[in-house]
Parts: sequence; C-alpha cells; structure tokens
Amino acid sequence: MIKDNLKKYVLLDDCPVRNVLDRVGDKWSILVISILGEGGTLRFNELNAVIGTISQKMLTVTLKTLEADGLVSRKIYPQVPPRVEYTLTPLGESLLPAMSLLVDWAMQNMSAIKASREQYSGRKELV
Amino acid sequence: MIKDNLKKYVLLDDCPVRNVLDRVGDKWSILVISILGEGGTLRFNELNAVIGTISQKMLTVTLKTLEADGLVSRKIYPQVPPRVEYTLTPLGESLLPAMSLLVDWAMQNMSAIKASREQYSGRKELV
DNA sequence: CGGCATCCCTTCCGATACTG
DNA sequence: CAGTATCGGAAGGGATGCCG
Repeated sequence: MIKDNLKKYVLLDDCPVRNVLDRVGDKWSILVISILGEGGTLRFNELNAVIGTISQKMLTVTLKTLEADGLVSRKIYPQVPPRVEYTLTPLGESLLPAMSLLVDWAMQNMSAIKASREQYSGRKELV
Repeated sequence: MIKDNLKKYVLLDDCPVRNVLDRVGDKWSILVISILGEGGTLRFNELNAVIGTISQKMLTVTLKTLEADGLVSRKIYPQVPPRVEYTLTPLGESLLPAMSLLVDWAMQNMSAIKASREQYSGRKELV
C-alpha cells in the first residue's frame, strides 16, 4: 500500500517525504524540535546551553531551516542586547507524535541493532 | 519528558537514536524498507528496477547497512548467474508502523511546508 | 546477476573570527 | 546576545569500469 504512493512521491524532484525526512535526518533537527516540544519557548543561548555540543553555526542553520519550513516560530524583542525566542508552531507540534514513535523504537531496539552490527562485523574478521 | 532521555542518548558517541535515524534519514533506506515491507521478498535487480533512479552502488551500500543493522536479511542462492533475495527481518518489520506515521505526516503536511518555504524565501527577496 | 573499486563532485558540519 | 562570514576536513552519493 505504501509502496506506490511512496515511490510516486519519493522520486519526485521536490518530494515531500524526502523534504520532511531531510529535517528528520539531519544532525540536530530532531533534538531541537524535541527540546522545544518539552521546553515550550527558549532563547537562542538557552537552546545552545541545553544541547551543549552544537556549534553556533549549526544551531543557527537548523533554526532557520525549521523556521522556513514553518515548524518553529521566531520572535525578536527589539532590545539591546537582543532577545530572540523560539517556539514550536502548531505544525511543529503536530510532528511530535510521529517523532516520538520513532525515537521510542530506536531506544527499544538499539541493543538489538548494536548486537547485529557487532555480529556482522565479526563475520568479516573471520574471513 | 522526551528531552532528558533524548539528550542523554543523542549526545553520546554511539547514540542509538542517531544511529537509527541515520538509516531513516539517508537517501534510500526508507524507500527500500517500505518496498520490502510491501513486496515481501525481492531480488537485487528487482529492487533496482522498482526504484529506478538509484545507483547500483547506493543500492548495495543501503542493503549492506540495513543487513548489518539486522533490518534486512540476505539470502544467496549458489547458482550461476547468482540469485540474491532480500527480505525484511522481524526487526525491520517492527519499524514499519513508526515509518508509516512519519510518511503520512509528511504527505499530509507537505503543502503547508511548501507554502511556508515560499513565503519565507519571498520575505528575503523583498529586503 | 550481483556485486566491488575508483574517481570526483557536492553537501554537511565544526572551528574560528568578526558584528550590530 | 544573537547572530554572520569564511575556511577546510569529512561524509554522501553518482558514474564508470571490472569481476566471479
């Protein structure tokens, strides 16, 4: 059932599935969306501090992309020094359930996957 | 709720969430898993033909990775010319529901995302 | 038929330095 | 504080050619 729909869309130049999954697949989007999903509204440096290991550049790029996609909204307070707050839009929030399911699956099956990888790499070394 | 768990795992060196999401996020894995999810068992060149636009190299790499992760099983028939069949493992099948949810979300919200992107890029051109 | 090896171009992403 | 700009290494991925 999925296949035909999926193939039809995935192979398009502006494939929606791929477009979305590009966000899911990149290094920081899921983490940012999840943090905003729980934290509500956060400032740039709060996000930076919570994540801890992200570079300023990638946080900027990630947020800009999510904003362009309409998943995150950006509010600027015209102060000096500036204050910028980020929040999930309703569209962004609607993505949370699907993401959670995937994250849960990942955490539940990580040990099986890890074991499989070790077995697989072990196979090679025996040759 | 997600945040702490997610942060704890996502920032590890061998983060399980990222490891799994790397499969979901790469260019072909979702398509291959979905096709096998519907098609049952397929040969290498059948997959190649169904997808149509994938390079042989990437199909090989994708299948090898999925096999290493234990999501896809590979069966070789010792013939000449060789016959190799691919099937989802139970672990691979258990990923289908989460993937479907994400794919459904993508297809339902693609127009909203596209519209948002156009509006966002329009903003810049006006500056 | 079902790969693997190589080349090469593009994109990702971190580090660093600078700005309103 | 919240960015922008630039550089360079690393990874992704297509095209091609060879092989059991």
